[in-house]
Amino acid sequence: MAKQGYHHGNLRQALIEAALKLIEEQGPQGFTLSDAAKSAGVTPAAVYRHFAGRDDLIAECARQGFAIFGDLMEHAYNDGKPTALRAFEATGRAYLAFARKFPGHYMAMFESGISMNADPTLARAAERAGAILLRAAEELTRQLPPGRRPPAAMFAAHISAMSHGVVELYTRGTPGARSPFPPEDLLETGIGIYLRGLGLVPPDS
Amino acid sequence: MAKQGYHHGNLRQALIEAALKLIEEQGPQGFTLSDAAKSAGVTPAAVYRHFAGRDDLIAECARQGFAIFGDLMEHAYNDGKPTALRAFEATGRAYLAFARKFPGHYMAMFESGISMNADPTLARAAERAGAILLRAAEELTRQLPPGRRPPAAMFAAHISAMSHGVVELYTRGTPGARSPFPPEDLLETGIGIYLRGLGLVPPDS
DNA sequence: TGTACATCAGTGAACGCGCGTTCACTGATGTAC
DNA sequence: TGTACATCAGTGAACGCGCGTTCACTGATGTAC
Repeated sequence: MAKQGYHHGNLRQALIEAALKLIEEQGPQGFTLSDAAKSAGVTPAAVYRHFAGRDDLIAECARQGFAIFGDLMEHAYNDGKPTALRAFEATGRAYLAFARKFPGHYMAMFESGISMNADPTLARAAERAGAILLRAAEELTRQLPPGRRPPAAMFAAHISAMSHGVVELYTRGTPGARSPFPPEDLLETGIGIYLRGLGLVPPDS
Repeated sequence: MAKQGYHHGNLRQALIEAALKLIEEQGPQGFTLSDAAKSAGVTPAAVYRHFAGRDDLIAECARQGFAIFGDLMEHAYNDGKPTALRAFEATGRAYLAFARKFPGHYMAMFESGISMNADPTLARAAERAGAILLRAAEELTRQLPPGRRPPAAMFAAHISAMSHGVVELYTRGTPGARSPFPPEDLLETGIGIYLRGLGLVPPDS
């Protein structure tokens, strides 16, 4: 796909992919503009033809990550079909699937310390992904009697927190206790118990 | 407390405190040995009288963090008094309280990318803190009929994930959506719903 | 109490390194005639 | 089809910087006599 010779052909995307790989391997802070250039077979200066600098390259990784993330979430939600509950559960699984399949993107998005406010397009991409989960939560809480219906934003925040926590603590080798359970099971059961607590799932299932 | 003049008096602890402050302000990766030395009013070379190097300084921050964390958790758990449930809830609150009160420590522990395996004392400190939560989970699951009793390790992992997720996503200003709920409320309600899902809390409360 | 000396915490200069970024340039490409 | 030229993606050398780390040193402290 990349042309040989003096002109690269699609250096911009090649740099992004190189950056993602490096971020995945060494973390978003260990990532180096010079290394990314080298990986793409190019001089560090060439990067500046396509990006404003190091931060811009990371931001673009995050931006693409949020786009993919949003797509996956949307696809998993599938407009609430077949049922609000099933769609919601699929969304939760999509969260973890994304983190596992696109670790570089995930790290660029959540661990690079990038400032959302600095880049409106980045903020918008992040918002979109969040909105899907929020909508899934809203649909689902409709099934509850108004009296015991939690705010959808809080519901969504709980699920985000649990999902993110599972990714950070049990998906990588890094921190202390690697649990004896696969992260997928951990998240599935965790969300299941939580939904039961809300009365959205029968007590015995 | 620190002596004036050529000899510092307690440079070791002063360096740790300077490092913690810098980590809190700039993240564990932005942290610089030279800056920590400067903060403590000392030449970078002086650090090497007390630490093997930069990584060792961070590791010590994490080690002290796990010690404090363990103490707080143990104190909150209070041997399961007055009830297993109350003690468990207090432990969850202690998690978040620690993260808020000791952000530098928390970051050194969970975000510095330090390798637990490299330092056995660090691994032991981390294990101790984890063991307290595990014990709290074990005590509490005893109240459930054996048939619907989840493995305590899984229970503990769920709580860890939710707690860590709340800290990472809603305690700092960094990532996209800052929720409209205080992190303390978020965690309290989240754990509450989860416990209800397990049947450990009555459905109406 | 006073002096000599061992200890060792901190100095200051220096190092090699790799980073992000800049700049004038050069070579490949594609278009106009 | 062939030539002249504009465009611009990538080069390569250089920069200033701040980092972690080293080393021979020096000055303060406390102890032995």
